[in-house]
Amino acid sequence: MFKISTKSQYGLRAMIYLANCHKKISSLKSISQKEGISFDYLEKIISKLEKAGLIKAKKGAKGGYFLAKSPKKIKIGEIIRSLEGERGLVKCVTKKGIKCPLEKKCLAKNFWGKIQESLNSISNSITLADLIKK
Amino acid sequence: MFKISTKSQYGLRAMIYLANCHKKISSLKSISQKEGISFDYLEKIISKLEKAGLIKAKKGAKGGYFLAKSPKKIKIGEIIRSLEGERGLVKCVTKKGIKCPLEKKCLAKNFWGKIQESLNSISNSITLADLIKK
DNA sequence: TAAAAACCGACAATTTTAGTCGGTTTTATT
DNA sequence: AATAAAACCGACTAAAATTGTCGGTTTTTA
Repeated sequence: MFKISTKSQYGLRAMIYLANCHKKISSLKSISQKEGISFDYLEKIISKLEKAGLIKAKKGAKGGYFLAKSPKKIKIGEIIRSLEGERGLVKCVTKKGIKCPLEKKCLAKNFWGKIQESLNSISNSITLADLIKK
Repeated sequence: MFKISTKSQYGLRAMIYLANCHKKISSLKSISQKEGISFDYLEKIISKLEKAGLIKAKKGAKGGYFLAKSPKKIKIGEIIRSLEGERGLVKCVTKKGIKCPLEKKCLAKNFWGKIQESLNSISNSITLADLIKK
């Protein structure tokens, strides 16, 4: 019905993995092996998380990744956004040439808006820390 | 960040259109023109809605589509499900061969579960009637 | 009997997702 | 200084899903 990409799923799992490591540095290899995620693909995901400032890297032998800040300070929404981009749930779709006649008061849009709000609200109120404490 | 397919967007708009017609029969052509949606594509969407029992058709000249029941009785969730299928938000993804070591207590899964619940709850509590009354 | 409509299945184009690969740079260790 | 382990990077490819298109068949009204 609704669907979330493996990119986000992998990304969240990697973040949880790092959060459970308490600052200890982890190589991509170890994460990918423990989580059963393709090394090469995970690399691209991790790279986005890094660029978003959620994790940091140390290069060279014995290098690896670690969280850039405390799990308490990392909202799940940030993680997803950094992977999927900012695009909203819907962008109005109409055959080009035809302007949506309703535009300002589109009833469908109202509904999607509610869904969007709820998703934002949940994912911005839950932090990594919330997920790892039982 | 999250995304909804145009299929669902078109489908919802078509349903709203029909709901606003109060039982009056509408041809596919008229819906597609008024909403600016490709005739051929809309046909496939409408067909799913029909098979799901949400709308009914009358064949032949002067034929067309109309809601199978009162807008009050049609949940938005039903509409979306009939178009997108029942598949959940996530299915556990792991390289095959590797069983997810956590399975029962996967922390990521907990989160997706919450999101899923919220989506279900919203879309099953709002009806077509709610959308069209202002 | 002609036209308007729903109905149906096969196909095609486009986009997105998921993944691979080959290399470069950096750093710790020997 | 040399080697190996790691991050880093961009180009490419493969597969899947989405978004359509098309040609025909059936049904019904006028």
